[in-house]
Amino acid sequence: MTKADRARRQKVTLQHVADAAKVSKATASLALSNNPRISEPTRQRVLEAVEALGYVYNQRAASLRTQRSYTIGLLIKDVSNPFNAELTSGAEAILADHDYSLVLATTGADLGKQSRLVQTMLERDVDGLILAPTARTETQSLQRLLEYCPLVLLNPYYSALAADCVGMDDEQGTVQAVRHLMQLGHRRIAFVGGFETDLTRQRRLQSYRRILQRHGIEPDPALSVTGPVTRRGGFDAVHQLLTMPAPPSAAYCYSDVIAFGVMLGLRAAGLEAGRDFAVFGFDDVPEASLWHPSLTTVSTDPRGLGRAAAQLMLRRISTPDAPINRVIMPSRLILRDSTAALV
Amino acid sequence: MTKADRARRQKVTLQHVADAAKVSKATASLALSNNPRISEPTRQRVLEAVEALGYVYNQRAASLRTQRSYTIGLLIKDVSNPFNAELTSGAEAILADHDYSLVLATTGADLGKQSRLVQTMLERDVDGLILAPTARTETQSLQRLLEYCPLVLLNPYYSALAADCVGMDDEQGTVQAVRHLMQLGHRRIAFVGGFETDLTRQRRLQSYRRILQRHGIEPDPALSVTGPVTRRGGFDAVHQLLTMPAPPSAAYCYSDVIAFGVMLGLRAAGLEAGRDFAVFGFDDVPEASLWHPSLTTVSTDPRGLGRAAAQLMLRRISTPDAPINRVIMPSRLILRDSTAALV
DNA sequence: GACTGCGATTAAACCGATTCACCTGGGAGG
DNA sequence: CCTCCCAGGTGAATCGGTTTAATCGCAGTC
Repeated sequence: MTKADRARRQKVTLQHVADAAKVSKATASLALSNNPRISEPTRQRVLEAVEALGYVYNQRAASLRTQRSYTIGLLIKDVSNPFNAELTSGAEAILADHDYSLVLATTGADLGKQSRLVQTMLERDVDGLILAPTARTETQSLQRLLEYCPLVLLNPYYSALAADCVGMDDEQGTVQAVRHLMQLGHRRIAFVGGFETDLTRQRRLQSYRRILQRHGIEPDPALSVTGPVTRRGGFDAVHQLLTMPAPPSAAYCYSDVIAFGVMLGLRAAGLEAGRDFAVFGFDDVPEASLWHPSLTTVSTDPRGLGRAAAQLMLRRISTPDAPINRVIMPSRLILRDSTAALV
Repeated sequence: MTKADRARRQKVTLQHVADAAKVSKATASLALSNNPRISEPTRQRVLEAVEALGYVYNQRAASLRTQRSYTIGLLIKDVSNPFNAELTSGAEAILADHDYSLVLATTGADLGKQSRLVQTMLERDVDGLILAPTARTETQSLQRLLEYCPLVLLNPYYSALAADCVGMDDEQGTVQAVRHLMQLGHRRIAFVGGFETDLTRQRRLQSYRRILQRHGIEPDPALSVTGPVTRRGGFDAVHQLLTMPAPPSAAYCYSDVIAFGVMLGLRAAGLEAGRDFAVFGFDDVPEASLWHPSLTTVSTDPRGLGRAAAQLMLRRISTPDAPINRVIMPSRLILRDSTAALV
């Protein structure tokens, strides 16, 4: 019987290894975990048997007993978005370094799908869940989840919850960005993109209003326009803004993707970002530097965010009773050509 | 004792549910799987107990018995690359539709890390593995892997292997691209980027040479330059090409990312892609249309590739003895501005 | 020679489900 | 009235490991 046949018909188990090494299953198990109670010659015999039979350890069976699956779930909206791809990459790297596997699932911003996937993750018995809650996720449902497994939120706005979280400093980034636009002389600054239900957007919008007021500018509600977080969303918003009686001269966008749409919309209207109009993005996705003109934006280090989330999770698992940790990553401005325009 | 306490101390198991519903564990199990042997009133009692106790099904324990984990591993080089992010997204969507979870791991093009991660995946007892083999992966090691679990390769060049695979039509794409450049009048066409060990690159390089020869042009070895698949790689290659005695007038690049670097390198040398030099990419990543000038490229539908891989895997699992399936996705040219230049 | 101490090994319980084979009570059929 | 059958349930084995408590063999002590 070849290895192939055996694999197909019947997996090699620890019992087979034990038999081959002429020891008990218990000894084989201890030998493989380098337990000092097992003598060196015996351990060698076991290792030889493993090699000879092509045994593969079954983590799943082990975890039934040890109650540890060495698996972390990551639930985000969508991996194909570069921000999330970077975040995923950062988290995966840290987890892999600590011998954890990453189970990835995407909600597509669908609340129902999110709760179904959370359920699946719990059934898969993940050791922890890193979650970017979709809009309208209730604090209460997260509270319940928290009772079932360690949780790290990719969103710092559920402050009522005793959960670890990581997020970026929306407030600081927004203040810096809007202030920069005002220093360039802009007075009518639009806030573009995202939907009202989005907590992150609410936070940024609030900061945007506050900093305008602090500089004696009363925010014009007509200048904050909502829309999907896509290029199309930005494109359409620009159209709406430019047909106003008193159009803005600058736009602070909810994300880089929207900013790209805004720049395309400007071009369609015969205007050029950085020359006729100032455009500010958020995220600093890799394309931001490649656009023409290159996009001024708030940098948020998504990879660092993913890494931080993974680290928080590992800490929570190793020290369940550690105090709650809320990590706010500083954001910084990346000044490029799209805001070259003075008024 | 609240649910929280119970979860923290001791998980609710099927046995608890059975006790609460005053039935046996066997009955509870059958009730939850909607087995018709169980009467409706009894099933209701079980469901109520589940609700009351906050029971979560343990897929891990179940899979020990059923020998099915409903988990598929995906092993790629790097998720943050937009091509792979799209691919991952496509695969995840299909798998989630069929109640499979995706375990993601990235090799970073490191052969040693790849084999360690493959081992981990086997230990996690995945039902199947979707693998993008890194350069220098030996047929033999894949052959061995094939004996342990269903495998779908994201690479069509291990034809000696009886494994399902998906890939894009490099040959067709290359022929079309190079032919297009020749039709524009280019005679000295460089082949830029990637390393010799990369099988995909070898294939494209071969096709590139053949199509040139078929049109009476002897390929100049000095015009095919290797380098990392990064912008930097393209940037440096251009420098090398332009300082040749007889520089090329066009470049067919191994990937879009390299093409971006080439365009940056041209600009640094005072040349503009599409005006002074023709640049052809491969992949059609989202940024390709955003560059200035926009990038002519070979489109390969990475999301479709991921979907196809997932579908192949599901088929293989449901029908282990089905004939081997090799899916080659057609590629098509996306003509944009970077090849506007005539000679 | 009996007893103690100790290092090496092992039997058996356990984790949380699934599933097979068997059991039971009551209605149909003869 | 006795069988037989069947719907509805259940006991116990099982999956592949880990872990605890017990056992074994042997050298050293008195």
